[in-house]
Amino acid sequence: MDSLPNNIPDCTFFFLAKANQKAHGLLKKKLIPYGLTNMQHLILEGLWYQEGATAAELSKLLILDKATLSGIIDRLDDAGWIEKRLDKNDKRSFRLYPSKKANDIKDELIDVRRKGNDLLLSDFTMEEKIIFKRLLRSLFLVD
Amino acid sequence: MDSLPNNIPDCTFFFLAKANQKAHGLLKKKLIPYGLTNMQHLILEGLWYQEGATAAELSKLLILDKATLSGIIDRLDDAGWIEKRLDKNDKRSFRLYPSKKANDIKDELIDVRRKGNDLLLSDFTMEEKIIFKRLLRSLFLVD
DNA sequence: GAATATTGGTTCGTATACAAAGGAGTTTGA
DNA sequence: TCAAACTCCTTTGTATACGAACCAATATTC
Repeated sequence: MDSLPNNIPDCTFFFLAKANQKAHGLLKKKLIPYGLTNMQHLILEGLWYQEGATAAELSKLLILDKATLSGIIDRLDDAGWIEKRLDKNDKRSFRLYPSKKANDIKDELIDVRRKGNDLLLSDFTMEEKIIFKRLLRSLFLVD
Repeated sequence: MDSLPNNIPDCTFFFLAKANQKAHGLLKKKLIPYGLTNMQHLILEGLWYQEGATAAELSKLLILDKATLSGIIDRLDDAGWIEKRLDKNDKRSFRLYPSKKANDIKDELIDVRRKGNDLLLSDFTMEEKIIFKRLLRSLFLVD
């Protein structure tokens, strides 16, 4: 019947991890042609939504550890996807902006994610999609 | 209203990642007293379900990259949670067994995960729990 | 039965994750 | 206003992830 252990099949930890693993892999493939990782793409979208955000602001917005963010921002900067500009009011931080290179394919990059989302849930009915997203949201938004 | 970007709120990739992030963090805390990581715990449960499995078998069972598994198994072995025994029929591989140290608290370790699961979905109705798990399953089981 | 293909595991390189600690700048409060 | 508290970011250490290259061993095929 099931290739999974009797006690594992009802493990939401496992289900979530594997569903996420699959989703991550799907988007990852779509982003390879652009030389972007999933996280780098997420940061870019975050910056398009909130240009000039600091690392601390992005950390809160995208629920990311600032230590993790530090490295991702470095690589985005090295690859020329973003620009770091020192904050004049606060010498500790800097403001982040998508570069021209990023803005030139902004619509395309956002579309890749949108289409990826559609593909991921393509086997779900419209109702299932809505319920699924609602439950996922309520799961991590609480607290 | 919403602190998340207009295009992000409907992003299943993001929702899945964050829900998983939260679930992972929840179980992680529960496992700290045992000195086990989530993945190490998963491997142990996999071995209790299928004692004597090889790394390759575990890789398929738990949908894990063998390269990732290699390191986790090493650390489980180093910490005395499992035993590696050479396979007599196939000199390339070895069979894995939970150690006495692991078996002594087997029930407790499984219970930690079970209770963690319950806690994770405690705000869901019985129906939502069932639907949620069904949708998660169908998401990663296809292919 | 030897050449070829496949499989089991490890290692390497790169990219998250995140706790913890450190350095520099900013804010607070007595 | 000055020290304590706090915040921003980086660095360090450990643990996933996973593609890719590799070696050893097994299976396949002609």
